[in-house]
Amino acid sequence: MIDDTKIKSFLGQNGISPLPKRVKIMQYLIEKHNHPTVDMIYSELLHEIPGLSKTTVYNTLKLFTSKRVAVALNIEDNEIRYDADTATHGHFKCRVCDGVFDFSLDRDQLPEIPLNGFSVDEYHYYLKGVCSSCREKGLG
Amino acid sequence: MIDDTKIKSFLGQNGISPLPKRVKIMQYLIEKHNHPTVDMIYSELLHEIPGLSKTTVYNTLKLFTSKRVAVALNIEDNEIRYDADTATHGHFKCRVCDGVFDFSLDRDQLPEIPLNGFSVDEYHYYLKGVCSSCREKGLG
DNA sequence: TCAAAATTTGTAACGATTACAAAATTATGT
DNA sequence: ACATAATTTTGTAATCGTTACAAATTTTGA
Ligand SMILES: [Mn+2]
Ligand SMILES: [Mn+2]
Ligand SMILES: [Zn+2]
Ligand SMILES: [Zn+2]
Repeated sequence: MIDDTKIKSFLGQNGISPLPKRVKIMQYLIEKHNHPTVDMIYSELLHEIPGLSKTTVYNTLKLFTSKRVAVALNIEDNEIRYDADTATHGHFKCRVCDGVFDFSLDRDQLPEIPLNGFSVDEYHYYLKGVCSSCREKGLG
Repeated sequence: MIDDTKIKSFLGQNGISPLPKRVKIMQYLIEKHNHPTVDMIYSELLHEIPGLSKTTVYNTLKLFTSKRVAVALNIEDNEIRYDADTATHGHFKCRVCDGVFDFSLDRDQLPEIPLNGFSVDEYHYYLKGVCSSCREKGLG
């Protein structure tokens, strides 16, 4: 369980007024760090925040990504997943259980772009396959 | 301009009956290699193939990706782009002109996943930023 | 040539996201 | 604390890309 106060000041420092629902959503992203979709956030927080609107979740995530306190992952075509870890790291999506796993990765492990004059502000590296747990079960 | 016959035999070799519209769509992907969306393919080929249905473009691309003669790119959340180059290579998406650029990349330049027991079957590496041409124009 | 199989088409359905205006909440100045 | 202005949230409708589906067309191959 993370301290509310930490999240509030973190949001404030990033130009986001730390309204209660925003704090809860950021807290959810940080604590679960499960790369949730909007629907996952909405349906799970609905218990904790009765009357929460899905539009608010959309608005908040749009705000978070524009302020760079969260990153949108486009691994699959039919869903956007969100991550409060904005440092460069790799992702693995299991095509059996649909889980998204993090793995550590330094920026300098990734190849530089061999094109002159291009400025890069986002690096995305993700893999698809079958995770160890699903393989042990004989799936995939 | 690529020879029809080459494309027909290529499709045939990959278990795809080389029907005229499929040949045209594959030819479009190969010749333009512009990572088009379904809409781009549809609206541009409509001139050449009157009466073409967008559903056919969807069906054909689904077939192509399932037979692994094309790859779907999920760089942006609201559009799928298609690539007839199925070899491992990197992509750069310019957030000013929306262009998608290729860059070469060997599989062994990409970091291995530091997780035990995971089996990987797809590698995706893409960057976002501003391309040289847009930077020269002072944009971004 | 002819019937069976596969493909294409057009339309409707679907699901995720966005637009928008009214209601509620929060911030500001007194 | 109060009034007021600004911001945020809500609920619904609209939008957009994609998929489902059945009828029409084309292809296959005996
Ligand atoms: Mn992550
Ligand atoms: Mn490419
Ligand atoms: Zn798994
Ligand atoms: Zn550009």
